[in-house]
Amino acid sequence: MPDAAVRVRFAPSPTGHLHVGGARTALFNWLYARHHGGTFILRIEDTDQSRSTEENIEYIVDALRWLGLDWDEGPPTRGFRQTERFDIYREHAERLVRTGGAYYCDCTPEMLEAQRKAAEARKETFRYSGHCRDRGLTAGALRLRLPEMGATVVDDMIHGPVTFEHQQLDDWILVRTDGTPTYNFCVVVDDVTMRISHVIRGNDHLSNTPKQILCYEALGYAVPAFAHVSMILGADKSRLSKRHGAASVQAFREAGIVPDALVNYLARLGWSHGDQEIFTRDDLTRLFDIKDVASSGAVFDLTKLEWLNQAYIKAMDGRGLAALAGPFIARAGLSVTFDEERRARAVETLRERAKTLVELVEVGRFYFERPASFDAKARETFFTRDGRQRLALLIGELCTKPAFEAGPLERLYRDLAERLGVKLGDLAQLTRLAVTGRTASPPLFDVLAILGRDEVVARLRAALAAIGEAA
RNA sequence: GACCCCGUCGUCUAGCCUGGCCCAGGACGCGACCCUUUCAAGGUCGAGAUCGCGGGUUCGAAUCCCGCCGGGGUCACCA
Repeated sequence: MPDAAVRVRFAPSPTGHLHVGGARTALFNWLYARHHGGTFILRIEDTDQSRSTEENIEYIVDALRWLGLDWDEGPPTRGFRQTERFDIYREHAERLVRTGGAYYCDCTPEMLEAQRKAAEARKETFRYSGHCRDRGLTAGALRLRLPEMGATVVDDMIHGPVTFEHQQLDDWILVRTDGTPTYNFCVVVDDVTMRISHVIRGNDHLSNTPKQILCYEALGYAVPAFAHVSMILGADKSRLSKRHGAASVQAFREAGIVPDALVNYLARLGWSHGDQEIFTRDDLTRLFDIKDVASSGAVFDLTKLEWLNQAYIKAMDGRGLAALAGPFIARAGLSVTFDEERRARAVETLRERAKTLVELVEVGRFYFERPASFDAKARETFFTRDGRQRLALLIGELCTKPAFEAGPLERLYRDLAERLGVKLGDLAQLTRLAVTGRTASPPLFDVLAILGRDEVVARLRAALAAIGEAA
């Protein structure tokens, strides 16, 4: 049921790359918007100009695009970066001064710090005393005047009603003495002016929410609905951070995770739908409901992500997968001489053997270059005098046998094994070692067919020469 | 410290609202076996949670009530 009134936003601050926690918050917002036929907005919270960089904005935008989370409003359109909105904040601040919802305070940071220390010494929580509340000042820092009594209830879509006593809160600063607005004030003004209907964000903002709600009310605006999503945790159950290893979307991208797998994993982290594990984007937008998101934190499990990633890789068609693998092949310093069709076939033999695209290239390395060496242990068992004879025999057979396709090749090998009175494995492993340099590879006859007669024979000759050297 | 959130297999979770079908189901991972020219993939089976702890309420509690404990988050003229 489309609900055009649904307007949600993802509001990262560009002080670093996009983290998986942020990516999940973005995803939940996006899913909520798409499920309801609403609007998804991207807003850049760059009020902290010392820590925000253009480069980080690029990274975040890039990561969101890669994940396929498209926004309906936001950059590059102007007006979606906080640094472009100072006039709007000033306007709202002035309005609060006029209505008496806020007042100026000239307490110096030194004074406040002293009070904070004193409170700490008395083992109390520091709260601003309200010293300047009724002094009628016309300059200084601007503070929001909170009601002293009563409580504010955050009616959270995930947690249910959460009550905060006003006595726990204090008159917080909206605008600093130097005239710059604070983060919490910007957020309220932005959400109000962008007509955000549902604020879906990280759990770490839950404690700030009552302060913000009081600001909405002072401004005379309707309060949006809130949903506070739990945090993603590291193995030690503390909030996931760089400390726990690379956790940026960019890092997973470079590790060869495909976007659909990451989206699927992130969605399932804290959300579920019966016993289903794999969800297409259509499934997700159709089934996702913010109310079904778990309220407890979730540990990030790379192993499960990799399992999902393999499931996606496995389900992909050869051409599509080859295209995705392209950059990873290049990055490994390899080049492809195959035509597109053979490249697709090669990748198809690899796809159930790799958890990531990086692994896919590693496992299929032999397709792109001749083995630089042969597995030392296997060499001892296969590159023997018998091995030399068998290789010579195989070269002869492979040169004359007309059809170089998997079926006929297998028949050739089985016949030859029978003739020699050896097991198929003896011949197959010998060939595998000679052609790939390893003891493990995709099905041998597929590999031979894809490589082609000339290449296979050349590699067998090279192996024969290697045995010669050893003997 | 104060306030707030959270607490079911190692991990992600189902079940909790509307007590009994749950001596707790699925998935990842782990073990075994099957398949097999290797490695995977796939299939079958298995180990693994006294539902954070302690009290209640009830014929009956993972599910309702109370207390505690543990973990996390927030408390800036940071975002």
